[in-house]
Amino acid sequence: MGRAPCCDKASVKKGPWSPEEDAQLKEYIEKHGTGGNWIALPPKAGLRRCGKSCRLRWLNYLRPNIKHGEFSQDEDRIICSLFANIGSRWSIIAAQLPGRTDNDIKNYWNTKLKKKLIGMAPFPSFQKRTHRATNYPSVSLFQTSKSSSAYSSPSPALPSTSSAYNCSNYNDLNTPARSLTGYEIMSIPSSLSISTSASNSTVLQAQDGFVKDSLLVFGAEASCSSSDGSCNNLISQSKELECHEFRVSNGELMGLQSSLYSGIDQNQKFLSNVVGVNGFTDEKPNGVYGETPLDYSLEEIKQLISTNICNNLNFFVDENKEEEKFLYY
DNA sequence: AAATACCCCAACCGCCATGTC
DNA sequence: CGACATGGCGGTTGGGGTATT
Repeated sequence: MGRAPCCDKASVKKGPWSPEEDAQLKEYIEKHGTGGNWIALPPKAGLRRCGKSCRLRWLNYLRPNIKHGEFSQDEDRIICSLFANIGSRWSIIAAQLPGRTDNDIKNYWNTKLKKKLIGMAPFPSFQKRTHRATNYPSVSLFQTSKSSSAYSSPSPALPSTSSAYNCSNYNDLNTPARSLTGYEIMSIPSSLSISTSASNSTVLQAQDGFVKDSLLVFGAEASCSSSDGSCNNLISQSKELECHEFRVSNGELMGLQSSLYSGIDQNQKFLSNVVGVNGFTDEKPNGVYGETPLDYSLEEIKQLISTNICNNLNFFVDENKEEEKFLYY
């Protein structure tokens, strides 16, 4: 026996909301508030709608300061950054984009942004593959999924690592090491250096002159969506941080895969915190990340990371599809 | 001009978390 | 402590609009 429905489905109206219904709901909530009980609201407001439907309509469309229309590059960047770190937690992502709703962001991601990213992906690892890629630096862009077959049953080609810090000597650039957290760790030979290009893209540069943009950049400007402008101070800190994302281990430069670090915005702080959770915190100056732009405390973020870090991404490759087996080669 | 394919997005569905009794 | 009600969320659907054939 299933759960009791939240309302009498036979007597409630479904489908698109009419302007009259919108006005009715808006007027009622503006006068009386929601009363903390959506189920009880429709009859009080004179609506033949399910309470959940009213809630959704209010949250996604009627409440004040809802922003519709084109997403900015900043917003794109924030969405991608957060998706890369916490996956499809649309409500959390929406909380970082004032005026945007989770539904909006979800739709935008599913219909446009994902395709946009696929189109601009610089590496085979970022795109769906139909063949085994060779001769690319292992800078595939996003986290891996612990639930994926490749992770749960590591290929013999993949070195087993117990942490981000003891994996070294992986000269095979096609073989990313992996931390237990689900981050991919990339091993970068000491012949390569890392710098930030004029366009804020992090660049791998080899002594022999080989230069490869390693990271995807969402917009070239270090712009800021902060309303109070406080993020301006973060620019230098963020650039400094980029250096902290790499460390030398056994003569090799080890880097935490940080495809989205090229973006410099409030969200950058979030990402920094995320990485800090994984062990880099001790190298960061105290207090730099004391303020999180999120409504979540650091502890809550840690919780989020620990519970979700392994459950996201591979968003271009369905876990059950054939292509995924190539993802880490 | 008609038929078909494709895209977008508002809305729904159902599961899970949380609060209350 | 368990049952129930409700809120919140992410996944999915379906209808309308647009593009293509």
